[in-house]
Amino acid sequence: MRVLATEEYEERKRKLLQAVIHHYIRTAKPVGSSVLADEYKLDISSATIRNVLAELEEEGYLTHPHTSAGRIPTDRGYRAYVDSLMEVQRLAIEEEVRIQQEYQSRIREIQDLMFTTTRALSALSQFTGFAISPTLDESRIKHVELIPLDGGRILAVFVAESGCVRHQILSFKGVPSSETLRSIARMLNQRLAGHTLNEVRSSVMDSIAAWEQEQLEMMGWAQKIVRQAFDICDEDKVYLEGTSHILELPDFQDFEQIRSLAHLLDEKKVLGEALSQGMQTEASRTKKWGDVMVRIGTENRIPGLQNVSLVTSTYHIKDRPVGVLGIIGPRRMEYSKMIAIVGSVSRLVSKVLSKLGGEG
Amino acid sequence: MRVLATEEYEERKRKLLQAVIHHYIRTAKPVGSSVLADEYKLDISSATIRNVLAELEEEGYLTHPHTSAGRIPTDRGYRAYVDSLMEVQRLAIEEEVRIQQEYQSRIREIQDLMFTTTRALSALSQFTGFAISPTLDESRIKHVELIPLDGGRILAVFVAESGCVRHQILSFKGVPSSETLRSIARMLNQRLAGHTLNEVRSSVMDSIAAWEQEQLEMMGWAQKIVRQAFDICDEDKVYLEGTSHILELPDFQDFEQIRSLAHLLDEKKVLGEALSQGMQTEASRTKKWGDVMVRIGTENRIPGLQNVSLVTSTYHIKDRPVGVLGIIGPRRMEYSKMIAIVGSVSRLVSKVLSKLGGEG
DNA sequence: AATTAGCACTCACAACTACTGAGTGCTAAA
DNA sequence: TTTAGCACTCAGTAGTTGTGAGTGCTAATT
Repeated sequence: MRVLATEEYEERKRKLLQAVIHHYIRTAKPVGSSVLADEYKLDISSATIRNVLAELEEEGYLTHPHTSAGRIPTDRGYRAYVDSLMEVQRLAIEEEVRIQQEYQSRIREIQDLMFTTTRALSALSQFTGFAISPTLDESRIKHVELIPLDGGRILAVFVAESGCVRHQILSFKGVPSSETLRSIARMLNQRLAGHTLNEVRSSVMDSIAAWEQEQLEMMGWAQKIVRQAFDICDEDKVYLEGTSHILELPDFQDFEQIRSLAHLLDEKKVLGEALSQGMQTEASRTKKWGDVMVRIGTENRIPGLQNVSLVTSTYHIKDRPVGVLGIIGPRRMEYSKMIAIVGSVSRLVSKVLSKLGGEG
Repeated sequence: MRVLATEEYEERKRKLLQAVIHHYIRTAKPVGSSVLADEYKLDISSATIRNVLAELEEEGYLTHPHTSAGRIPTDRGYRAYVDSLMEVQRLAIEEEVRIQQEYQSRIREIQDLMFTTTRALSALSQFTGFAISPTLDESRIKHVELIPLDGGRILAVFVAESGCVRHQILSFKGVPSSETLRSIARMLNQRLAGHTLNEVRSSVMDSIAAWEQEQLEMMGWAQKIVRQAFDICDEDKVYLEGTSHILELPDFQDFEQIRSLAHLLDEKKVLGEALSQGMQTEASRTKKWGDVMVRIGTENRIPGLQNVSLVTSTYHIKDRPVGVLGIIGPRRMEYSKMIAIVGSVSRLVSKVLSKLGGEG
């Protein structure tokens, strides 16, 4: 029994844990003591290594799949690795350029951006990339346009200050004259511009009635229109790309694991909720790598995600956090690289989004 | 050796093929002669059945996985079954109602409709549902709206006669005055209304220059706007739902099969092309079940689809075919039920779409 | 001529056994 | 404190055998 833990000893232990994880990430096979002695020149024998490994296992950083197998990291091991053992990787310039290139193509719509982004994430990571489209609830309205269609329908177009556009068809029994409609539009522009969708939903709507009532009829319409147009909270749409990548991995040989994961990825709604959890709690996390956050295996509450790791990042429109993006991969991943990729993409998306909103 | 093929004999042979396929669809296990003798009261011995089965195998309708196994259908067998052996099933009323219910929720946008549709297809079939969004290229323009944004950008909104709306942000160096913009919009509405997007792209654009030139500046802008707005052919977007269902099936135990299929489903672009093939060739197919078309296993050219069957249908906007929807499932499926489901959904989608376009 | 009983034959699949080797934990020596 | 040495464990592989479902063929039967 060791009694005195010298600094040197602890240092070596860290090195060893790092070596095990590093090796396992590369090979996907349990790491034995002899391999460590051979490949990482630590100048200690495999026997000594075994002692240290046993200790690391006691402390919960490693496990055995079975008695006569090498060690593999536990979630706690990965966590230690990610938090302090891992060298933070800066993305190679060529890779940075490659990302930029993905965004060369026309991006005029949010959908294009989201699509390009998930594709990029998937391509760069070789795992599954995801992105949740921006919540517009906190976006300020810049412009409202009402276009009369036939059949008692009106097309409402909202332009947010962030540059996002949303259109929606409203339908009524009967329809105001196109003159009235223009007046309503003018009025709505005056009153709603600068307010967020949320504000409109919660408070502004009630106060419409209180606006000085130039024309009663018009007010009735305005109320109806606003009510219909704003009652839909835009469900955060989940973009996914590269789902099949996970089938290629030596992890996930177990059919049951794949099934539960595939199930979850199919249920976009649940998935969206699980993934956007990161956005709220994000502030409480370390900001070590920009806005990037890592959740490993069982650190996820959702059962289907307990066999994977998430590397996520919140992206912004003009410093306001609006959405989450990232990758879903096996626990055994090159965290430093993935963190770099996700961080880089996230910054880029924020930049593009802020630009999309106009120079203003 | 039989020399004389009596009508009665051929009839029995058909019945037998039908029985084999029917049984295999239910159990997913090779069907032996004794099971057939027992469960389908044909009043002939297993030995006789064996003779007939051997004959059916020679003719290419059945195979063995191995010597001592029962028979399973070949693609040709399934084809015969689908074409003439199968009883066409009418959907139970309750099921019909269930489909209708799926569409009760607000459907105001094409995306909503597509989403609901793939979900319905997947839920009803318990396989993977897909839909390709309508091609708007042949839709006639009903209305054009130009909304000035800041930063040299213009938001263009198109409303098609079919009721589909598309918006797009255009960006220029410098921007016309909002007065000019209004004039341009008025003019475009006059000139473009009633033309299809394709027409605008191919011919109308060239002739803009020839329009009587009230204001040269305006014409320059009009041309720029139309050019930017119409050069994007809207890539047919593929909606997929229920991908994970295929993992539950006893078919697709083979990892390699799943991987190739998953890969294909990931490549939305390729998949879209593969699936929309049905639309062109559809006219050449039998109209036996409305517009529903069945492609079994190797009848598909795309390698990744050669282990599955497609049941597809073209849907319409006011009698104009605009898109394809359907299901992807194992070859071993209840074709009659699937045909009924896909047909029913397709008709419903056509109806909703035509209504979405307005009463006009 | 068509059907059927009988039988030899085939072959996937499952269960069992034995072997191998990577890797461990422990002990005793350095 | 480190290391050499050694007994032990156990997943994975390969070889063995048995079993049974189902076939194809032949000869007897209707």
